[in-house]
Amino acid sequence: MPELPEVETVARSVDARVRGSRILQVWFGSHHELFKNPPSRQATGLEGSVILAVHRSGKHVVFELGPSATPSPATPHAQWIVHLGMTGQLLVKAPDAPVVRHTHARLTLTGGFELRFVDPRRFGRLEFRNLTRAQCFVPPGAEPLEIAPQPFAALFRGRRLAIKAALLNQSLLAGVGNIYADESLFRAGIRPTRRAGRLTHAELERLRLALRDVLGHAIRLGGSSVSDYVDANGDPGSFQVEHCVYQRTGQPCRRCGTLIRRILIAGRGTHFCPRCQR
DNA sequence: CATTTCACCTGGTGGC
DNA sequence: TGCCACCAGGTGAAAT
Repeated sequence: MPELPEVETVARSVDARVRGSRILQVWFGSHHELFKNPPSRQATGLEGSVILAVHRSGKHVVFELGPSATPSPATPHAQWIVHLGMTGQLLVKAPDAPVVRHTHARLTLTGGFELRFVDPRRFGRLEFRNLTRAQCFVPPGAEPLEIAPQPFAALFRGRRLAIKAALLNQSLLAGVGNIYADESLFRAGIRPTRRAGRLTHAELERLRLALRDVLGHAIRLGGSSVSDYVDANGDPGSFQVEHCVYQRTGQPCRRCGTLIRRILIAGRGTHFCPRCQR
């Protein structure tokens, strides 16, 4: 489900519902592979904390936690970091709402709400970080909405792998996944098989701007709901109706009518227009 | 080191 | 209806 626009939408919708709430009680399921540190320790850290804010970093949802909401130098003392994997959902529900299959976490909050983490495939990850003597969470890759032309070009210099594979590498750019790699390469007119280090300055700048435009447009439409992605309120996004190539194999290109092709790059389905993308 | 492949999971779809 | 192959928004370990 979740690439940058979907994670941004989830973080914003969770923030709007839970900011300022205190976590009263935490329940975790028994699938321990979801937990980057022990669930008992995470629960101990979460219980009693106040959610100061919720935001996105790369593909991670970051909860900023504090001991209380009111004191103005509200410096966070801990973070709870949620990665949604392929099928993860963060939902805000009434405590008596039916608990669906594959619910792995329930956080009881003040104000009569519950935050739930649901993830059928269990590729998601939950991590608690105490910040009293430590480092806050920063993903290794650059933010594609903020990076300037020179550092963007430098990411790909000398690399022999396909540009599509490079875009999926989270330690280069954080937040781009399969949908938005394909859509951005289409808008930039670049074939996904091109070697990253072989792109011209002009092509790299087209790609940087295409990423910015596509991701920004997708955020405004609440992300792409291909199968089961929804925000904290259970609402789907609508950017999927704007897709030009992703999962449009065999359908006519919206720009030139040529049939969209699907190939494999780095083991991922890759969609492109053989005429518009050189 | 850079790059590729594969395993990790459940569930939906389409062919037979 | 059932069975099977294949596909899916991601990542990190192992292999090359």
